[in-house]
Amino acid sequence: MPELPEVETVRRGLERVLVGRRITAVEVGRERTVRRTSREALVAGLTATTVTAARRRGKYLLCPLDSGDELMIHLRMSGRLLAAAAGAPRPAHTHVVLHLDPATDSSGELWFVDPRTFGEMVVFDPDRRDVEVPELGRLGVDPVVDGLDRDTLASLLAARRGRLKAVLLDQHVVAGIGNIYADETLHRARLRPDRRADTLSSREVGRLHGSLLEVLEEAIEAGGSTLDDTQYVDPEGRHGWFQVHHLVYGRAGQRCLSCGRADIVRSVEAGRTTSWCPRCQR
DNA sequence: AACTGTCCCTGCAAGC
DNA sequence: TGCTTGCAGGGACAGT
Repeated sequence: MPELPEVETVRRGLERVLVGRRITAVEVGRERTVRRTSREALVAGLTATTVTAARRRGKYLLCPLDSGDELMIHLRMSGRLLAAAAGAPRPAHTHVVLHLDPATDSSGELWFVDPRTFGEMVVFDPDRRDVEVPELGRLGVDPVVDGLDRDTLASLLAARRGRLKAVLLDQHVVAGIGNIYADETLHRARLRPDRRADTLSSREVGRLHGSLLEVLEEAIEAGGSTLDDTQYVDPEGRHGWFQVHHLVYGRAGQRCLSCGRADIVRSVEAGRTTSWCPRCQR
């Protein structure tokens, strides 16, 4: 599940394999991937343009083009971007293929592969962003791109009456956190996922702030988390290894690695499976 | 504001 | 063994 650290790793990969390259042709297999506009709009918007940068905001990848338009890519659950040699055999569920120039030995194509088809690609005019990709304007603070200081986090939490995990997952508050990093952050901060956000002491806010930045930083450093089922890899095919540092995610029923004296429990918060230690987290 | 449920889709695992 | 069913998950959205 690509979350902020995985998307950031993909962004860095795109700087190596896509930025500065000219898109000579575009193939769209599945129309669903370009559902926000159309196959024709993506092909017309990308063909004969050069990608000038690779940016990220939350889980959104944003690539400005020399045409003045911008390419937005969201990987959602199972999307992957893979650099490949021109003409290489494509894996199942390859929905979009960008042909790049100059073609290199290792990459003449960039594939968008997405088994569950929740991901999407769209080319939009930045001047019409609020109409064409309105959710970008509603995204909350990105802890890495914008920075997030402790006082800002404190006021965001104070304004919320919902439960802590739901607040962390809300992309309008803090952008980029998904299920894995919400659970790992809350564990490190020793806070229950169902704590009301506006009841944290300033010491607890400090722990949450430190844990959040630490988890994201370490996960980016590790190239993200590659789980058994999703097989997330970066554009150059490398998997992440932050999963070996997971303390609670996916460990329900197993002994807590922090206290060694309680088992990780599973609950549901904000409609998402949640794993946490009832002894460490309060 | 905040909660729940629904939808989209596929792969995998569990149950029959 | 082979089928069916259930579940997971990001995020928008509708309904309460």
